[in-house]
Amino acid sequence: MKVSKETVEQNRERVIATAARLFRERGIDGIGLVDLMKAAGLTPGGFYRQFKSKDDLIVQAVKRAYTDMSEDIAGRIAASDDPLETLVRHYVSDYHRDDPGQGCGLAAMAADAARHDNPALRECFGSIVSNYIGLLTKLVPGGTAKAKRSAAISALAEMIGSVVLSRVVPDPALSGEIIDTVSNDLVKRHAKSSRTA
Amino acid sequence: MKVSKETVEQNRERVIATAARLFRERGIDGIGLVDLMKAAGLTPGGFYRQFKSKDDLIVQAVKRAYTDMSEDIAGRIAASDDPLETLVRHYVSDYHRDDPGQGCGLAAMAADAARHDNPALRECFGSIVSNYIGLLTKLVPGGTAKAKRSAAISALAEMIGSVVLSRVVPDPALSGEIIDTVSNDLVKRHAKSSRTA
DNA sequence: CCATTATGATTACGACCATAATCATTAATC
DNA sequence: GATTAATGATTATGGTCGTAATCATAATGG
Repeated sequence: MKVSKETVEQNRERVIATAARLFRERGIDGIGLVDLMKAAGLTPGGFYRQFKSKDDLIVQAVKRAYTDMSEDIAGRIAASDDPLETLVRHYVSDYHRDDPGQGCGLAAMAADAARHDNPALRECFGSIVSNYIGLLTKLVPGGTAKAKRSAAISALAEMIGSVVLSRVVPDPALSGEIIDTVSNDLVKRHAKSSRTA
Repeated sequence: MKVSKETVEQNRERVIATAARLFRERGIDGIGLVDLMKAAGLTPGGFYRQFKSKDDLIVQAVKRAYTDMSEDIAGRIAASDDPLETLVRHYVSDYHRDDPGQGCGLAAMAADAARHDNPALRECFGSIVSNYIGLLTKLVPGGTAKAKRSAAISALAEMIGSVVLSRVVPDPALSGEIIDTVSNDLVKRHAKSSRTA
């Protein structure tokens, strides 16, 4: 059943994209290779021809999830006159809460990944965290470089924590309150011109 | 192999305590009933005599994890003259980061639980989040009740996010920076007498 | 145009999963 | 002290897991 080179590449892309979505939706260990390949429109047959192991795919899927999210954010930021508010409102939102499969890999998979001892995977998450901190450091207003980095780290933690919390809380009112409170709090605290609300 | 009533209760307690630890360490789906019972010093035989299902045990273990953590915190707070700082320094710490098995169930299991459709489990996490918010609302200084609740929600999100992030980052320097930055930031922002650092 | 080679479908493996029935043992009860 | 009832050890079941070998197919390289 040999297929053309471009088909091979398309299949490979589709498997990675599918994995990036399903790992975020169901957890890294929440989806098996058989179902994953099936969701990508293939049988599990050729998996180990394309990937060294499931751990190998996990790393590539995590990277893909990040680059997709990253490009989306970059686009929104470029088109905005208040990049930080744009980022916060996009990240800490009910849309993001309700669609983990297209959302941030940190909120969706960090707790899972922390339990994996795969060094490549952990290293990958390390870079992602660094990149997020770097992005936020650039967007956070005023102060010394050190103060900006601190504010960025705190903001990132608060953003991720709010999404994780909002996803586990079943009461829509409380879940929504968490989203609204944190997004408003972050926007206010880092307001463009440091007016005090 | 019938045993005395007190032995039964001891066994049951041990299973729940073991589950509360292992679910936090390995994830809710990261430990099977056979290994779990073995870790509790039993065989899987009598499991379904004591628990309706694994989901049933999960709920009880999550509750146990919370009450244990909650009592520990209550004790520390009662013995402190700055309860909020005590709580923050205890929660956002390298000890907590490195010992998820005895730590906060939200940081360890919320992402897992959000993917389970077990209503009892979700409801359980809902109450836990509410309780944490209630506790923090009492500890946060000054302002209106509404402002205090908002500050509490933001603080909880930041605390949980920081622990999740610090656990997944493999570089000890960055992981420690996250812990230090967030704990200092929270303590400063909610300083007892609202001095501006 | 033929030989080579890469692709993915099929099938299989051993391990583990949650769940459950069977059964020897012994505490509780009368 | 004999009967009853409950506990947990053993064993089984159907399913899924990651991994891998086998093999028909067809695109590629000469």
